[in-house]
Amino acid sequence: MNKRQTAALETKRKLITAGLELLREKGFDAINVEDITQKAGVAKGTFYTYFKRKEDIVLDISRVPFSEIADEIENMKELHIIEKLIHYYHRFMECVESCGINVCRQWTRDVLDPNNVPETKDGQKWKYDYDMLKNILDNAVRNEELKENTPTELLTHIIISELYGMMTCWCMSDGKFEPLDWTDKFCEVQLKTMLEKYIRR
Amino acid sequence: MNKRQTAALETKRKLITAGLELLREKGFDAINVEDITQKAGVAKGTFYTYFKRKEDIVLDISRVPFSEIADEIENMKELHIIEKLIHYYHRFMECVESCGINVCRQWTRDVLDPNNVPETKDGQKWKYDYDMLKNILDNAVRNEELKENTPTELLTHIIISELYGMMTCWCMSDGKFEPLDWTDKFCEVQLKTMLEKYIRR
Amino acid sequence: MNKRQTAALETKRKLITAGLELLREKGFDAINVEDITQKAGVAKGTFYTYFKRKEDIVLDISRVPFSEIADEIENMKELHIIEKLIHYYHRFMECVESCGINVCRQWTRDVLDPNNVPETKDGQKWKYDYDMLKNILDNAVRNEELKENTPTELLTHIIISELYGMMTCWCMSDGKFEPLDWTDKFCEVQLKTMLEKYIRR
Amino acid sequence: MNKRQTAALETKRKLITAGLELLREKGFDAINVEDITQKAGVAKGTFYTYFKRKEDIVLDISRVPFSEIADEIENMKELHIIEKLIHYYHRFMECVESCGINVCRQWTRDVLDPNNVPETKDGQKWKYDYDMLKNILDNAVRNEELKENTPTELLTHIIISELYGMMTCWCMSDGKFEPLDWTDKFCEVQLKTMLEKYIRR
DNA sequence: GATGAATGAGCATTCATTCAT
DNA sequence: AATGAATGAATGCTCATTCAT
Repeated sequence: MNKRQTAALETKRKLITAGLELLREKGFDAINVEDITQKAGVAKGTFYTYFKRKEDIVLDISRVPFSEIADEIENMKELHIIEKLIHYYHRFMECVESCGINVCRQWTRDVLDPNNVPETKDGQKWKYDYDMLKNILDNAVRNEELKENTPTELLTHIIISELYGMMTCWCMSDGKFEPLDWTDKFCEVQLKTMLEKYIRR
Repeated sequence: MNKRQTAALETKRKLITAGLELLREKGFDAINVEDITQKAGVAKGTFYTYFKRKEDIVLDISRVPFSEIADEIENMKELHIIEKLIHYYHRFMECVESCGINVCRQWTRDVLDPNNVPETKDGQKWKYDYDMLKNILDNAVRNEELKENTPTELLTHIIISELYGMMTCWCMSDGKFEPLDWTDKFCEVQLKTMLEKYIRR
Repeated sequence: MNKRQTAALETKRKLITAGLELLREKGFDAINVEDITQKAGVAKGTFYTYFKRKEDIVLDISRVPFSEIADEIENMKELHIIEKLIHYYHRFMECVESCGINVCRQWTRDVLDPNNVPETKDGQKWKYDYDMLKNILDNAVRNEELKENTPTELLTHIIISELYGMMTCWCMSDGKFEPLDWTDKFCEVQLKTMLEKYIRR
Repeated sequence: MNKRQTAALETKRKLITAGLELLREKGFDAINVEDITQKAGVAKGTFYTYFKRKEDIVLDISRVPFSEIADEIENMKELHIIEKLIHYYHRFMECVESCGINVCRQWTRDVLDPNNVPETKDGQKWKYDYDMLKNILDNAVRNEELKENTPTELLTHIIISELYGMMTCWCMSDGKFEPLDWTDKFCEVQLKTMLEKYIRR
């Protein structure tokens, strides 16, 4: 990577950092492109070198924390499926919380209509999460942790809905509950019960 | 109610109907106040006789179907708590589906930040749903359908998250699955299992 | 017409007047919508109450002088066809000259692609002129001023091309020749010769 | 010419070719410098190695076909002046047609104001055509094909107006008539008649 | 000669909202 | 209650052009 490419990457990073901070602080609608570029110390037009539309930066902002979850689960081969899932719940909501409520809101607004989200797989985060989780469950069936007849598709659907639902409710309640506390309770009362009958001993 | 009041009500109804149709068709951001008034056959300014801000019409649009669920459950005294909840799940998603994906999206976007939706209690639909559902569960404890130690708050939270999550996922998937089919499966695999240990026999 | 409608008409007139003056002075590309509204003494947004796009005002500016030619010819029943046509040539170029070179240029640029010119017949000024002129010639055939076999369609085409061509050349030469002088010479040397053999005596 | 010069010429050729294609397809305003460079397979900045401003490429594009007409007429010494002129009409419209309607439009828009097209003589294409044509007529006077008193200036003016007018009308009609067919009729009915009285026998 | 990141002026356009009628 | 002309703030976005590499 030559000097120019490095500089370009650095510029993009500055924009994302500035955008993240502003978004956290004020929310998407309350900031404009110029606010971001000003904070990043670049020209207004430079924004459009890296993002096609104002909204697109949100995807990049939120991609950072989420993208790591998949890898983590991969590297937990020794753990039981239940523990993997608990970890998944936990990390998902941790990311949600660390992004902050405004970023979450805008991200949700954006991806609510996948047609708004151009080209990338990121527009399909839902699908991505779904596939990843289903894969984890299917592997557990293959590893004989879960019974043959486990409805992995349905379980995946339920879990994803619950996570996205918790996030949505958190935004709607204006952050009135602690995501991580509730996540733990959800796992205890719901996740474990639901999986119990599919666990192989 | 005199003639004038009737006419006024009729005008409001026309606005809501027009707004609903447009919202379904195009989504909130793609329409403006004039679109609505034009379709309703009234002048632009008339909109502001009935709604303080553009967003406010969405609340009126979405209130219609949802507000009926509460009453229905009220009138099902003879049913078992499980059946009431199944009915709740079912009706909720029925409303979601009948509103259409664009209305759902916009409604979600709006209420995602309750600070945007002031003055009306409907801006707190989440809270309203929550309270109503918790009430149903608490009643079931009082009626001795559920055990004394049932964590009604947690169960309510889980159910609401699941419903809102299913709705969110439906929007994100661009309507790729059938809400009602999945709802039924959710009830079967998840709801029933989760409640089982709290049921009094 | 009530007070409000009168006021609206007045506003539009102010915009057209302001636009005409600025256009004459500086040319289309050198002025922006705000210049026009400022000169007209109205708010920027008001421009868009009357014109869908910046370009559209040019059509209204130029329509004024041209639209009268048709009526004039109508009211010259006693004149010979040759004299009518000479009058037509003359008046056309008079309008061109009185509009000024910048208005002409922009008008030509606009209508050069009829797909740019929305809805109205005015976008089809060429067609309008053509039809009107052909009508004059056809009437002359009917009145037995011109012979039965006169190729009115072709003659119309030639005349219209010549007029639009003279206008185009005038713009291209940056106003280096006097439109009216040349028009008279055109009529003398070309128009008369061309028509001669179709004149009935 | 060394290797580097050859490569440079090749790059310029690629840009012109790409520009021509895009211009035909979409028209000048609808394309930007990046479209052209992308299609040509070079970097954006390279454009400015060869053209001072975006508009300048149009001149290079349109120069190609037109510039040949002059030479052709030169090499037709044995033909009669009438036939030369007919050839001129024909070739002019052939060029117009082969350039395509969008290129014609843009070219017309550009040269409509010669102040926009400085530095090159081609900005004065009108003048160039005029001079060339006048030269042909003057030669015909000198060769005693035309009478001494032929108003060559006026005839040139008429012919040029007619050709540019036909082109303008063709654009305005959105290509609704066949330029070449009409050109032939024009020559037959108008050009020949007009010249007749100046022909020496 | 070629590159492509950076620039930043420039502007059309939208539209929620107001208010005199 | 209804109207619809007027408002004017607000801003996303384009893109020709420059210049360090």
